[in-house]
Amino acid sequence: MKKSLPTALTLLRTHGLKVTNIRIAIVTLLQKATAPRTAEEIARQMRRIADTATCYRTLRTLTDKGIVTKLSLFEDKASFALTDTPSHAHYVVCTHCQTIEPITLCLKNADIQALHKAKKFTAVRSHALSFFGTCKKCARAIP
Amino acid sequence: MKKSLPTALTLLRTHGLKVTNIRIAIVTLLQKATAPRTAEEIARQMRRIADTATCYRTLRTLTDKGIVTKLSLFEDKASFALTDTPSHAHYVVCTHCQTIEPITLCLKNADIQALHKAKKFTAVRSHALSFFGTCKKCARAIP
DNA sequence: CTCTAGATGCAAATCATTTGCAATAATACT
DNA sequence: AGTATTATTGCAAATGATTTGCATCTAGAG
Repeated sequence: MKKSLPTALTLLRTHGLKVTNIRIAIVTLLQKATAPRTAEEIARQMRRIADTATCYRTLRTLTDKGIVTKLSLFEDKASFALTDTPSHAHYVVCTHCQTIEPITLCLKNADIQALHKAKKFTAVRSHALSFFGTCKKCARAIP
Repeated sequence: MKKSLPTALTLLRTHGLKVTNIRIAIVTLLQKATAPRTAEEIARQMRRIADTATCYRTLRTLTDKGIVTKLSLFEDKASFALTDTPSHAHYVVCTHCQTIEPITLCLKNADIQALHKAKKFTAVRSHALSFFGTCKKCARAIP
């Protein structure tokens, strides 16, 4: 039997955050999402519930607490995904339609360890691995 | 004996670009750089030679031609590096002082091939791999 | 040397994101 | 439950990176 994820509510409480509508709504949205969402997409979907500034502030709070992770999949805008979604750590991005597809491929731990030792860094906290290309759908549509 | 890199001049001519002062200057700057430079840094260093808008336009042109590569190493601003610097394809970024250090670690070709086949993508054109952490210098300076 | 498409400077526009401030609501405490 | 305390929100204005309109200029073809 699969262990169910903590509800948005418990997630917020566990991290000592006040429980508010937007926080619940954003966490829930990201829990349901199969790929990261841009801040703008999230703000747009929350229009009825909260102001854009509030969405950005909420995303920042959730990121600071480690509940969600901020990604730079597009040059100019940030994307967000639930942190505890290990299989979605990396992505393939279609540079035409901007579709994001999670991939499971990751670096070997050995490689990462080697990196930690070799370089002038004491703590390598995270890494980002993204692929950019054209999805089949777009490939067909483009001349 | 090491094969010398093409001069900025030839690089521009080879790609059918008009030769102008800023183009020469920016390509030369990136040839000398040991790590990527942000657009803002580049614009600042070019202040005497050209307007900020012109720098951005030049960086775009050079990127379109494939002479330089645009990177998203920081959340909010773009960085640029010469494309033909294979050993500098990936980086470790200190999230405190924003120092960028090139690394040689890369993905196994086998992994990339597997990715190409497994996913809904026809052409995976590029990938980005960056590590984020704290460099020793900052680690010492921070409480 | 002249002509023309492309390149540049300057100022204003745009886009994503942040911030100041007064009003409001979520928890802690009685 | 009722209230005090402090974080959270909405709104408008600010910010910072990057882009664009337009008139002017210049590299390179002929």
